[in-house]
Amino acid sequence: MRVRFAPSPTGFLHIGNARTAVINYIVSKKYNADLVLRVEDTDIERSTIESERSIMDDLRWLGIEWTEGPDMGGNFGPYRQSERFDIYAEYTKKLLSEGKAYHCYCTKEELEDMRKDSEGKTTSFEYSGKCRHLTAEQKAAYETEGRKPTVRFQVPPNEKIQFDDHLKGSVEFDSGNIGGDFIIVRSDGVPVYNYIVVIDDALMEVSHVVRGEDHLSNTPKQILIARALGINVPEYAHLPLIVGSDRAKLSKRHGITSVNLYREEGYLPQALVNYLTSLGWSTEAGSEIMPFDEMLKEFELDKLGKSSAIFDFQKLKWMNNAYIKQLPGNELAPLFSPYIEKAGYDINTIESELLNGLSELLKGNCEVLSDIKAFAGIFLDNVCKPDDEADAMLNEDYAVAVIKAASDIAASLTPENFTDFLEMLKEKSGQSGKKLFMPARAIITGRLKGPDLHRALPLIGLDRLLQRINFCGEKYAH
RNA sequence: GUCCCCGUCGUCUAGGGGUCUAGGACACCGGGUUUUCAUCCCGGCAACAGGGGUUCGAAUCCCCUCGGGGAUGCCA
Repeated sequence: MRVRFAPSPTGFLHIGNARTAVINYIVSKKYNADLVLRVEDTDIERSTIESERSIMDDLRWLGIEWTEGPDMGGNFGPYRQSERFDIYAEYTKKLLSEGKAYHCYCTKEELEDMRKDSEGKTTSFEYSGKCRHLTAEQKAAYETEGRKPTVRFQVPPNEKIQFDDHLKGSVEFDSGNIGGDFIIVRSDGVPVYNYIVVIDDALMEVSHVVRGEDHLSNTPKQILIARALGINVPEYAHLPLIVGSDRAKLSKRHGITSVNLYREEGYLPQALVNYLTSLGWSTEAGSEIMPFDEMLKEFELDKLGKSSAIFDFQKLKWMNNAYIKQLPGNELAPLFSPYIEKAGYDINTIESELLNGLSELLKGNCEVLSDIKAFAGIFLDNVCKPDDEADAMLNEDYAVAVIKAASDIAASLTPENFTDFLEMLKEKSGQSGKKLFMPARAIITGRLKGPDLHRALPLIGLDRLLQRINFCGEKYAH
């Protein structure tokens, strides 16, 4: 069994493609299949080597490993379509000589006109087959005009195209309504996706094509080409699309869609993979958080759902937080570090004990790693200036007693007893519960939300604690 | 328009003729634990798109309607 993932390097790895890649990877692991990475870079204007690199980078970040690809070679290379033009040319020659394809001299403008309906609106159309039977003279005339022909595949009439999709079941098309003869080689000589995908999958001996549902309508064209060429037709599994909240294909207006942005925001790859896999699939037990190994055990290609799924950012966040919480502080520390740096702290000056400790304490408050930016100051700043919420609260009557009490206690605080600060504060202020803790939280951390105060105190240290008490004592003295 | 795919709580899903007064998770709303926000625990809200069949019995099988999506490119 051999599967493939075939991105086109025209931008960052999209979340929908990432899902396709993940499923292919799972399939390859589950069924011990080869995973071919093929770069579909025939859109010369939009393809870039930078995109190719960043896509591979994102795939690796997700933990996806392929067994053949442009970066590592393999027995079925080359793995960039732009390096396989000679191969395609052979097949085109064959199709042309057998009368299964023909040169078409219609220009883009002419085709555009044909596409316009009686009301002048641009609609879809079926190519008339105008250039199917040009004489040598007609061709020569076009050539002297300077026209460069495209190559069209001649669609055989009245042919049933049926295949058993692993997800959709039996799907049937009629060659009469797939849009007529379609272009397989552009006028500049570059072949087109629908054409070469068939050749590559056959030559690379791909046994199972697992791809997005948006390709389902292309499949009959591809099968027709395979038949004409006498090459192998793979098995298919068309994955339902991931869509936005309006059920349209996921795009930028729905939120962030490129994987690198998820990485930057601090999503864990395991969480993203878990979430992506859970769209359209679940186990009998209904487990949500599933380690990859367990996912592999339970996974079955044919058991994936058939309907498209809305990408739920909220649930992804919840899941990401669950993954963050699973990690101990010392493993989290290096993950949090880049974000702490971004918040303006020099990571090298922070003792590892403090770093590990704050990571452990703060993990419950972070849905994404970058959330640490809002909390790191609790442990790293000398003074935590109360934010608006905290400020408003500290102006409440009940807060005054706590601020006062804190100032009174300050002088008696020692390195030995300062971790009992909250108990002392309770006694001195005569307050408890919310009315004790919320002002205390505001004084100590400058905000109303955050880690457990008892556990935070030892990490904050006596020195910082005193500075914060003094700051609030002065600020709210009135 | 045409062809193709899809249709269970707001969302992701379980279910594949009787065990379904339809289960779980996210979100939301209550309550509890925590001398504190959060966490955590408990509870609640909430769905078989509609209509016809088939059957003793339909969320489940069939048909139609409606709804959504995809394709219809010298993009992939």
